[in-house]
Amino acid sequence: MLDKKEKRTKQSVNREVLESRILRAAEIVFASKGFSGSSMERIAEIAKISKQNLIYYFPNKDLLYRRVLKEMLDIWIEKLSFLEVQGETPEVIIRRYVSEKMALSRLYPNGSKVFAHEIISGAPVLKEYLISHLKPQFDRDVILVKSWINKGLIDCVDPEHLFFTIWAATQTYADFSVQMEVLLGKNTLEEADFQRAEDAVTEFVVRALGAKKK
Amino acid sequence: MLDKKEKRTKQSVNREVLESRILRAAEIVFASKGFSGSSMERIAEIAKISKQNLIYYFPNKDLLYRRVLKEMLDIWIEKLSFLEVQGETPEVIIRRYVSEKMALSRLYPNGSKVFAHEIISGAPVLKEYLISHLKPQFDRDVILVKSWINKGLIDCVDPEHLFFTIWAATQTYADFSVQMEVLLGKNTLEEADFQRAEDAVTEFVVRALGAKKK
DNA sequence: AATAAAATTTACCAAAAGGTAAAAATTGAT
DNA sequence: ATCAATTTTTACCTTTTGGTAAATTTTATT
Repeated sequence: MLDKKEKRTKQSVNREVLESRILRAAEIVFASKGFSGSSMERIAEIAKISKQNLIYYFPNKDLLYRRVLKEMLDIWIEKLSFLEVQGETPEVIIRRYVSEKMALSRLYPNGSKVFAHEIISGAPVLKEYLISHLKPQFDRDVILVKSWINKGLIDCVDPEHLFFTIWAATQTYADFSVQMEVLLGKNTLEEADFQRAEDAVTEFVVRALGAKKK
Repeated sequence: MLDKKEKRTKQSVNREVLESRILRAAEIVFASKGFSGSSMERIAEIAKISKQNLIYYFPNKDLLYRRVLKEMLDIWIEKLSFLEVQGETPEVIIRRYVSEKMALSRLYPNGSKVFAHEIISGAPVLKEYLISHLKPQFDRDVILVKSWINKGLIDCVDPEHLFFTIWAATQTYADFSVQMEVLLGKNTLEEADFQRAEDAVTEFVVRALGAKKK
């Protein structure tokens, strides 16, 4: 095998398909029960393979769990760099940030719930990651917001807690969706609900920053 | 036994003490692992009794879980009626509401986490409760906020999503405390952190409503 | 067609978990 | 002191669970 990229035989394609089916199944189960409450048997059932076959692809539960978390974090990291595009106003950057965070709740509710279970449980697996990856990025973003304040571009707000509030307000549409469905009297949150939610949250944040109304 | 209230013998007092010790232990374990992930053995261990003795007091795990949830909900219901005191402005009411919700996160982080696990897991136990108790109260509160808008007391905001954001922004200080500790570089959230958080969240909400700054 | 590699199934297993049943110990009331 | 009620411990039991090991079947390569 001299090729870097492996040959895409029928077998290897099937493998990929099956692996991602397993990961989706695992995501569903972990989202519903957290790590300790989930069983390999149940994951296999949802992936429509035998437990032993599941173990063939992911030799243990821990590994599978970490893969599910990693998949989600990779997406978040990619979509959630709070990068400053030249010439953009804070308001534009913040609006995009809220919008993208909300899109993640809408598109990856299960991954989001897995993450939530993990953090609520004390982040036994992710703590190191939070320290090594999230904190540095957070510190940079806080500094950026502070610079906006110093330049008078936005009102004086608490930068750390601004982020906490944005995260909470957007993530809640994935994690607590059942509660909202009940309160809004719907079976599932639809596209329109997410749009209203995004508008509402965006407006709250923009007002908090003292930017003018849209 | 003609007396309605039972005699407070040494035994009955001990029983109460032990029961509440068990409930606190259960809260800790359920908060950390959710229902399915928690074991009676572990709860007994933390309550410092044997598993069999735990089962003597709470004959099964389901019952114990429901008791823990009920305890938390009773507190919430009591503290979180969004009642309109005569002559109070919306701003005062909202400030108190945020303040009390934040106090619950500070004072009952474990109960809050148990609730979060339950909702994220699809509210298998609490769904009925949400429908029968929370929704009616929510509907009333939404109507109240709408009336404020109609009277021009606050700006035009989305009442439903206003509540969702307030809940999320306050609850996150209980549920995601580990993440914040990492990001703020602290071992635990202290009184001062909660005070800052409360000020920040309150300010966000008050601004969103278009009330004047404090 | 034959052989190697990959995928799936079958057969088990030890530990953990939720409980039941009953014996033993402790406490309360007379 | 005695007897009943309560509490705690001891002994088990069944089901679930994560995982090993090996046999079997399917697929790819020559």
